[in-house]
Amino acid sequence: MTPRMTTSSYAVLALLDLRPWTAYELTNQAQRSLRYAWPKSERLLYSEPKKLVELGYATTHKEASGKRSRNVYEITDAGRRALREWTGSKTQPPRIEAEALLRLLFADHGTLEDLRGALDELETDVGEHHQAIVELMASYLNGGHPFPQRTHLSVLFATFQIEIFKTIERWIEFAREEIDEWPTTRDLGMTPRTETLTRLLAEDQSPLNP
Amino acid sequence: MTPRMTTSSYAVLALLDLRPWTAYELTNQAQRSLRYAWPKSERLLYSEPKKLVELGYATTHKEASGKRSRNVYEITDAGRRALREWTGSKTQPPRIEAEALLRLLFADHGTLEDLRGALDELETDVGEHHQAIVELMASYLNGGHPFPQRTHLSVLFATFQIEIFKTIERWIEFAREEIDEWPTTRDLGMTPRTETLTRLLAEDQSPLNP
DNA sequence: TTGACTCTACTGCAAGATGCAGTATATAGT
DNA sequence: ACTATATACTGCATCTTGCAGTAGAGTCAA
Repeated sequence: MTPRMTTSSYAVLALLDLRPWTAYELTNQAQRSLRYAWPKSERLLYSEPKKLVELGYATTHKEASGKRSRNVYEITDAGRRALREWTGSKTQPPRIEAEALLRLLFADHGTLEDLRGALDELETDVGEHHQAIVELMASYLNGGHPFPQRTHLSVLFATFQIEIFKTIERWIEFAREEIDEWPTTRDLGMTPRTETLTRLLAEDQSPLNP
Repeated sequence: MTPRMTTSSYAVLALLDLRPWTAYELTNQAQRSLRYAWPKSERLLYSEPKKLVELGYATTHKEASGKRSRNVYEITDAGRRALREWTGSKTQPPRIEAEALLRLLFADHGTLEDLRGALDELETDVGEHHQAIVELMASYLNGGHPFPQRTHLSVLFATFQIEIFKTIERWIEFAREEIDEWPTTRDLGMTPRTETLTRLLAEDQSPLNP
């Protein structure tokens, strides 16, 4: 059977439309640019270009780099046509995975310290990404964008990331202040404070910095 | 070989610690409560409890519901011990998957209308979740929480969701206004407006409602 | 110059996770 | 009586990840 195109296949195909890459370069590029919209493993990024070749959406040729050879992948016209069709199709719903939040939901199995630890880890993880994107923007100002004509897209996307990271960081601060008032993680239930929060949320209001 | 415990296994185990469930009930409950922290497929939620039984972390017994039988899963003491250990362990970094954002990153392969379409779909998807959580909070006020003693946890988590949804919705509005100024999706590069944005982001400032 | 790292450049394999089709009974509404 | 929906699952193909393993090339230092 011929393989089918997944969203990940289109992501790689879109990268190939920018320029030819080796699979190794694709993994690096995907780390930098796709990571926050469509995070995929290194292993997959090595497999996808092969699939694209099988489907006729890319070609591959060996290049010598010293004594070693490396496989360079290039998009074909059929690949470009496939890309254009993808652009108009339905998107999959977004999806957020955060084990730290799962820990919050079940924090009553552990201590307040466990919960604070989970929040700390979330803060560290988000903080790293946050810093990375701020630095990336600084590099764009010095002409550091690898595809200058695409800067408007990268920057609009970066706006999304910064907003999300700031929101998570503000929420972490808020959550810390809330749990500082908790005597324990268990069986607090609908405290007056929680009722206030619930009322705000039920009216779709933000309890943060009011 | 005995199966190993994944984060998903612990998520199910944590649900089993609340009360005994059938796999069918678990899928429903996971839809309502885990969806935004640890979204997992129905199929997996049917498999995990079996694995827990194999590991000795749960027991199962058949119950008659009319003429049919259903498998009810219950946590064991070993299961509760495993849960406690999990609570103190390291968390996995968070992960956001959004095909609509991928479309934005590669919007220069399509039309402005394609891009607007992707933003519309993102808005619809987020809007549904947003509304659902607001309604859930309203139901909590009427004593609708299935485990009242855990309300403080659910509500703090809901705060996170609402903040994220609001942020995404605000960003969508912002993005729409930005692209309304674009004559096309392609080759705009570092326009004066994009440079202003980049500068703000490089200083870690929010370009939204300044 | 030998050894220790790190970077480049992959592949194989087991296991985790998803989507979908299929099976079947129970119950509620028309 | 018919139909739709909810309950209660299983099998299978495919997608995806993590990890171990292989190996050449460049760098720096003892």
